Amino acid sequence: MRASQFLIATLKESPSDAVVKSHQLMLRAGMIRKLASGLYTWLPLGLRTLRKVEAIIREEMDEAGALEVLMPIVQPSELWEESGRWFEYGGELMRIKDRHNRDFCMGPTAEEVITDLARNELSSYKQLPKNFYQIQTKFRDETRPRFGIMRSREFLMKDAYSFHANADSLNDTYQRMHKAYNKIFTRLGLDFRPVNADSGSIGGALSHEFHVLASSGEDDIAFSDTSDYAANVEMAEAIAPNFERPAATDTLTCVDTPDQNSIEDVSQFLGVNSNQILKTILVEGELSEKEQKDGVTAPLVALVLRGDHELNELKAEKIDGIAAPLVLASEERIIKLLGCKPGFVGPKDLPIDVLVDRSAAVVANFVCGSNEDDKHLTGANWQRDITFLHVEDLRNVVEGDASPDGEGRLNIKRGIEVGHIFQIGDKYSKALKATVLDENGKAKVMHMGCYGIGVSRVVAAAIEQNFDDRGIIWPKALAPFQISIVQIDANKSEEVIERSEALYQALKDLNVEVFLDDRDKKTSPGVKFADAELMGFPHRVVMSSRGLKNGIVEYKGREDEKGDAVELPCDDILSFVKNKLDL
RNA sequence: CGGAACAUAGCGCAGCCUGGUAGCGCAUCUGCUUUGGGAGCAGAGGGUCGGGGGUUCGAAUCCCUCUGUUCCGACCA
Repeated sequence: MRASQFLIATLKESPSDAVVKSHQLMLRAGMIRKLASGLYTWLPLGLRTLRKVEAIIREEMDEAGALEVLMPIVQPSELWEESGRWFEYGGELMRIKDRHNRDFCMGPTAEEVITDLARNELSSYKQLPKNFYQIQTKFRDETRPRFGIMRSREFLMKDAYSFHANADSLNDTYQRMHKAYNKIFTRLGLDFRPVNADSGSIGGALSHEFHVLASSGEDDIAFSDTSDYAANVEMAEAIAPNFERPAATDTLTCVDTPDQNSIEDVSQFLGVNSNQILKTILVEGELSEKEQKDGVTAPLVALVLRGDHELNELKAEKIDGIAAPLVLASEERIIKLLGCKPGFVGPKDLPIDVLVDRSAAVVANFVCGSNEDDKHLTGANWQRDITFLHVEDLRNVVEGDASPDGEGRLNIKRGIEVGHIFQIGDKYSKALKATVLDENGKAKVMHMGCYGIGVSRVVAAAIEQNFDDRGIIWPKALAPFQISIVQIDANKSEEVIERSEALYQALKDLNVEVFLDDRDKKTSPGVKFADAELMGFPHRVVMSSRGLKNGIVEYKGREDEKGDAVELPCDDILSFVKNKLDL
């Protein structure tokens, strides 16, 4: 490609509404332009990268035995009513009407359509398993689109759906997809983790999210430093400490702590580390449907955690006897029950159920609330001073916790979800009556698996992991062009033109994606260098009259430092570059 | 959906408080000069100051309203 014929849409300054690096750089490099909130046009440069992601995904899906299809973006409401999601899905489902006033939606996903296809086309167990995929635009009317292409309303997604005669077959394909995803993200050059996304409880359908590690991610991922365990922070189990509670040595004392009603306050006021302070959080208990109808007031339940730990609401909700969704007790109820403000609640002699976090249960000689305003207890000890019955996992894991699989310690990093695979079982096939005949000629509902990759999001995620102050540094697999040839002094040196054109042609003949910066003399060398670096081409060759006079051309890799360019005899450049490109 | 902010040339911004000629940098166009890190000089074009309404002799500026955009949170995965 010649720069003179391409659309170079680079920006010196980044638009003020872009806050994350990938968004800024995609705008600055001229990859995308915003049309409206959450809607973007892909410019020629950006589209080249998007197509590369697609191509890699397509190759690996084909390799893994999946069959490509292409389903409509616009889907009839009938199918969604059949699955029940026309009513369940909520505002994210963009509903539209045609000229006959019939209801349709812009597909946010395609379970309904593919299941409809499967029930019509598949009739025998002998045809199974089958795995269909498509790479198609999806539309989700996000409440808050943000970060450019990272969370947009219209986006490109690879979605695959597999159909099976039994759970074993589903499991096989699931494992196969898991492997294919690992291969895809490895080929894309990304630092990623497959994250266990199942509930951990019995009966939870198997599911993994694939996260690219990047500080701008929206999810916290906990992963072991020695094993391949990884989970969402909310999902990761905080295992019980492997030591016994130290002996009680201090005397239980009630001390004045006027107005010290947060852990931080108390910690400073008493000079005690927050991990020696226990906090007590009161939440509402669970009611049966009948009790709710009868207007019964829910009992309160006390949750006790170490001061430096955070309550995990998901874990709390799952415990029998605790309301889901979690409801914190109001200040009035606490005052009514205990006669003190929330900041001074403690576990001693509570008239309600007390659940103690695993880590809090092994603290000795701790500080806690006294259930009396402006007073705390110090030197408190379990069983000697305060009894409890239940120990539960109530907290979020923190960096350095033991990995739940027993190997290594947990690291916590932000992740961008780029892929998600899950076994959905018969939810859609049952609702849509997608059956095949089994060996006995009996209709059986098919089992289903579902596998997604955010294709456009992958592009943004790749940039989040690969940039410097000069711009994007593309992994080779994603670079829109592999190499740029920069002409300098072309207007006064025939040799610059001849040499650069010759190299350009030679590389093109080798099917190398080469970018020749042949912009005229109004474009200064600095501009050409800056653009090539911003757009992130992995390799750069500079041809100038100055260098050619001495028979020299210059090569520099995008990852190299500014001063690291190497000078080469100009006759050697082709073989040098071929070597760099692994040709 | 709750909270907050912003909207002035293609992009980045000033002007608004204290009402009175719409400005700066980059980009664009023309001419000359220049060519190894976002060139110089000279000139030019480009704005119903987001829309509507109000106050006023007079509104980018003050008030009301609508729309759009962004940020934080909730939701989603």
